[in-house]
Amino acid sequence: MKKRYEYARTSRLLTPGDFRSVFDQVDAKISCSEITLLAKKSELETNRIGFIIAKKQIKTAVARNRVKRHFREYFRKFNVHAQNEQKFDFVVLARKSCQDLDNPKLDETIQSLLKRLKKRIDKTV
RNA sequence: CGAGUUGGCCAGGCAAUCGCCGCUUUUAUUAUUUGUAAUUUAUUAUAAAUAUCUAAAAGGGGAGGAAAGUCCGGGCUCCAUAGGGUAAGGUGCCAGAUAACGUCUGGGGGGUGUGAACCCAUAGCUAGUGCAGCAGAGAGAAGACCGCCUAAGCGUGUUUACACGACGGUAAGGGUGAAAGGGUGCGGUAAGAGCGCACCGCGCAACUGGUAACAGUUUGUGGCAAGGUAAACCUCACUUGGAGCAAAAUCAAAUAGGGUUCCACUAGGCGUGACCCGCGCCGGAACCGGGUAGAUUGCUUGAGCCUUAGAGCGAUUUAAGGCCUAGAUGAAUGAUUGUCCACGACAGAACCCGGCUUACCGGCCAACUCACUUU
Repeated sequence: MKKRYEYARTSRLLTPGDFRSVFDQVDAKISCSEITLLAKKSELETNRIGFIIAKKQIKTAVARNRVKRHFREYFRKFNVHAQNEQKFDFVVLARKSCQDLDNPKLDETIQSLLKRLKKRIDKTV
């Protein structure tokens, strides 16, 4: 199982069309003061994730890169633990306060959001 | 050693594990071509070569001095373009460097600093037009508020004399102002005044030095001023076509309309009309062309970097040798742990260069200046 921690092209949302499909058919929308998470059930074999981090919200490119890279790292590990569960297309929208969090706190935030997502999905099923 | 000036360099290091994006090599897979063998004579097997995709392994590489702001200049691409003029914009001491510049270097002039050095949008207001608060009598061929001067003629005191006054003269003094139309001294005068003279300053011309800007213990000449502002219009000189890599090129599903060839063949459908004739509209296939989504190229070998030597005060340039140093595309260069110290600022490539400007924790090196101490 050497491929465990990969984060390849297939696990990203690539085209504007991919993003639009998530926005148009959201199955769950969960937000806190730092980020908003959109999720759509997917038939594919992997979770896919896309980021929308506006220049208006987070000013410098360095800060935007940091947030994006950290979430990507988190999902890389998350994919391993969620092998046999329902697959989703995710879109992460960052808010202004995102840049004030350090890396461990970003982890906590996204973790709590994913927990809430799971609860909500279970309810609807 | 302290304070400082200028120029250059660095931008946390090391190790382990996991991850991302190119590149190179190898292997596997797939396709095509060729050869050989077998037979079902167009299939199978096998070998070699080439190519692409995917997968794996190994090796090696992977943000900056500002990558930023997008303020200038250039390359590159497309569009426009006979030539000339006008408009509009830009630049503005001189010489040089450069692909080019609003950049850089050297020099002149002015200013700041004890100094090393630094700063200057530094052409023309003796072509024209305009602008200048308050104060002040007057602010641009100026001006009589106080002051100074004067009494020939005039007025008043009746008259000569004398006194006072109006007219008049005066820019030396006071006062106002950022600025009051050269300064000092002597002569001169009613008082004054470049009115005259000397010296200083200034303008013009000559001469000398310098490529030039410009300079001068030089000579002559002019009594000597219509001052400031041109990041005010303007004048003069030089200069500028437009848009940008989402440029542009190639491949190319779809869709609208088009062309050529072949097939079908006057049959059928629809409209007009009560109906017929008539008139109008409507075929199928292949190929070409077209170009949207998408993909690929453009995309990193370049006015490149390093070293040495030569030319030059220098910017820079010439020669030789060496090096290849990110190329992503919803967009890679990251995460965790350990460890060391100075405890890590500003900040992320997006076609590429040359600058400028702005942001910034600090560290190192060189040259120079000032002060102090010591010899």
